[in-house]
Amino acid sequence: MNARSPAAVTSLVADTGRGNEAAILNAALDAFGAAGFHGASMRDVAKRAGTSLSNLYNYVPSKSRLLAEVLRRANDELTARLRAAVDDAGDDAASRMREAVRAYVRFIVEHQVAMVVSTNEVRYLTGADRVALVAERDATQAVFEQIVAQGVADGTFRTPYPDDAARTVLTALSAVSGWYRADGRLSRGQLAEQQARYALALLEAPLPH
Amino acid sequence: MNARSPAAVTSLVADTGRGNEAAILNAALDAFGAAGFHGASMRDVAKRAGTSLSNLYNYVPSKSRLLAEVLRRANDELTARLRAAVDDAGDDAASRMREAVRAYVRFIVEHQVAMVVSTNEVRYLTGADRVALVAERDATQAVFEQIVAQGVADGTFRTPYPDDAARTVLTALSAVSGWYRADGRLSRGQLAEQQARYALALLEAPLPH
DNA sequence: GGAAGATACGAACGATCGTTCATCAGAGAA
DNA sequence: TTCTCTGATGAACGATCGTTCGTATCTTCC
Repeated sequence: MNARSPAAVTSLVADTGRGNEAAILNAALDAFGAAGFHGASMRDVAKRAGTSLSNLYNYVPSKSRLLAEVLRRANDELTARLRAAVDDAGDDAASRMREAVRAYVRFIVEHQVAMVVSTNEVRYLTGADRVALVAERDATQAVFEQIVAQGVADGTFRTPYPDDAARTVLTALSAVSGWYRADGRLSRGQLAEQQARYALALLEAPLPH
Repeated sequence: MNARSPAAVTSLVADTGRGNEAAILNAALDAFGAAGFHGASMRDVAKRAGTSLSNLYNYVPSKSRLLAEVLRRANDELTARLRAAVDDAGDDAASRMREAVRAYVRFIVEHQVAMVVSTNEVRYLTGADRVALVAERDATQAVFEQIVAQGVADGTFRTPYPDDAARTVLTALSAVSGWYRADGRLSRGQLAEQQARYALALLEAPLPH
């Protein structure tokens, strides 16, 4: 398997040991990704999951809770990968940022639909589900914010606008899920390198020429 | 009016001289922006426009054509502003990029909802409407691509990844519509300066310290 | 064997959807 | 005045929506 072979694109939700639960959650991701939250019907989800409409309600109390559940799982997986990548990186801000970006790109490549849904359908969450996911998302963003803060403190990042830099890097990264294609011009590794360079450049870190 | 006063937020569609046409198109923008294309109903649009449901169909043949029409008008306005800004700028790539970013930010500030709808609902266009808008959007992107190409050619922009740079700058810019608030920390001018600096830094242009 | 719980299904509910229709008021040309 | 065109309306159509219900089939444990 060389750098251009497709990554192992697995389903976001592995078997949960409970009937059709994993199939239903993964089907919901696909359906919401293909048609959007309001554009996809519970009947669509059931069809993709290979089960009946009414059976969905043995696992999820409502359509909006179904969205909340898949978004929570996607963000959990992303955050776990980011933390692991940052922990495994060196101590300096630049290499931490580089590894965080690489982990983010890997997640997009392997779970593109999950990232598309996360990016586009969060706005349809309401009430407690929205509050909970916004909090989780803030925690994800905090990973990047801490790296930026570290780099700014030690002089590695010289951007005069550090306050919004982490968010800007994150939005550019999440947007990759909107245009990435497995057969695109860049390999996965090249894509990760590109995005890391964009991020470090935006932060005004020293870069090799 | 100082830099922190709210910009003149006018409706995207001025009076067209045809009955309730402008009110309907602007109402559609608001409705799609608030609930998304599939989440907003034609009854919502009619209510916002202050007219009856059936009257919408005297102006637009279908809901999807209504979306196409407002997206087209939004993109037309944005492209016109970008071209004018670039034409008024100096001849060097850096100042052209700076002015293009400033014009983009101004458009977001004055027509935030239009930008939100443009960013989030394009995917629901189908058939010829989709083809037409993608072509218009490519033309908009080409404005930035030409600036990047010029800067790379004359050595102003030293990014090793120029091919995707314009798109990355554009996605970061359009994402501003998702979080901009008129009462935010930065004034409009500061926001434009910030985004311009992010863009030039990402392109690895020389920056004042 | 039989009670209990988990998993599954088809049918149906009321609500809302996009769209169509018949009709009407008013303005302007003949 | 009469005809015509534009703009506007409420009622209704068939389709689809999210959700509920009654019931049937398994598995598990006593």
